[in-house]
Amino acid sequence: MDSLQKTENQEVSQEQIILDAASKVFMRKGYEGARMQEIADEAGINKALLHYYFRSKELLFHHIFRQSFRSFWPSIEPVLYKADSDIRSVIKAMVYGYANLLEKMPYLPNFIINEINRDPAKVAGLIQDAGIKPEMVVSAFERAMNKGEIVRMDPRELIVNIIGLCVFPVITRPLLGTLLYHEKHAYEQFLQSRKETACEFICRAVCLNFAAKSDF
Amino acid sequence: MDSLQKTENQEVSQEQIILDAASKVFMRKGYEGARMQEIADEAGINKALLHYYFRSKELLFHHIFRQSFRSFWPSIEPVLYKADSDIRSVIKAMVYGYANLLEKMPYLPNFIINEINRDPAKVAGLIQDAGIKPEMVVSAFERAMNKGEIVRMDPRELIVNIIGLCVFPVITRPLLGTLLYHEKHAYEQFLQSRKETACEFICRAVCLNFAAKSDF
DNA sequence: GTCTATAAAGAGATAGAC
DNA sequence: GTCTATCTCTTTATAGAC
Repeated sequence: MDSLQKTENQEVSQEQIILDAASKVFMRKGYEGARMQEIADEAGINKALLHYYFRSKELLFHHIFRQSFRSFWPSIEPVLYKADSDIRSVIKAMVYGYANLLEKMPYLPNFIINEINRDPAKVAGLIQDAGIKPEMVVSAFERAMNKGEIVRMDPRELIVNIIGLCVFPVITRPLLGTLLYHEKHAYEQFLQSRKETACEFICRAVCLNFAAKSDF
Repeated sequence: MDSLQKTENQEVSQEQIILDAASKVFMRKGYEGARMQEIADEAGINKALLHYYFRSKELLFHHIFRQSFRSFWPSIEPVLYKADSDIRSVIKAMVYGYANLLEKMPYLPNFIINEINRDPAKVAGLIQDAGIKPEMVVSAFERAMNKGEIVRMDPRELIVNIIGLCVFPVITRPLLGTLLYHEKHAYEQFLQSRKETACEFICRAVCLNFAAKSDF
């Protein structure tokens, strides 16, 4: 009773503070690289408390990973499902959606890729658990691609291409930043302007290059 | 003296066997996830021998990582440097070059990305050490892009896009295979046909869509 | 609920026989 | 060069006081 009140009076629960700290550390270091001590430090509490709340590193990690996994699949912007959306709007929504997500969580893609590599078998369960319905996104693309004179291609491949073009420059930032742009700032600038240029690149690739460019 | 002869008589040196085993394990599990015991098992030898040959896990890892790092930057197909290569040939060489590399070493990109995330500061040293000259590739692209009526874009961005389109579907295979293609085989087939479709996608994006398609 | 102290297991590294 | 046995340190996890 007393403990319940205590929890309610806090702005954020101790549990949430731990989850935030764990998320930060796991995302950055991965499961193997993360240390319970570092998570405790980040949360400003004692190591033993982590076990009190989440029993084991494995369980704490699962909490983080499941909730991270949900955010990676496009949280299905309304525009995707408007029946009359054209492919240009759909592409734009997708690119900007990912760009915004990645600004907030740049380590998310790598985090997910690594964990799925560590245990590929659990992918199916994760998808089900997260309530992800890929068919809806695919069919939204299919519908939009059937309007206008668009090049014929598998909508799934277009989706892979879009996500890849958004994600790749972010996860390779330290490498390509130095390799091609020589300094951090130039690459950050590139990532900024890229929202537009990626849209243009993709639209041209689906043969929309001669449509109005003004709305970019 | 005796030991030297012994080494020469072997088809592959013990050192090379260890390097191969270590490469396999490190690529798959990363530095943190790899275990010296697993490397020893993979090499069919004892754990202590690893230390005899390479002193520490850290040093062994560095050997592997440096040599891996070299192979990631396009090993600069001759076609890139032929003065009269058109952009279509350059794109094709790049895409097929990476496709072949990734067939042999599918875990390479993730391996490199992870390690560079673990210690971004060392990128510059690695590039220098590997003797990578990005300017040569960039200028090869620039030259090729100045022929024909190509859309104006930063050659570096085109390079990022090409590599991303090649790499992303491979490193997300377990995820996207299940999510979009529902079975392993369908995704493998997609990756096969993708060599061509990726070329087409990119060429269209640089406005080569109306040029002859027959040579694909 | 939160802490300190400590147990238990894991993993890298070394010693020393052969 | 190669092995077995062992040391040492790190890290997860628990016990128990408050």
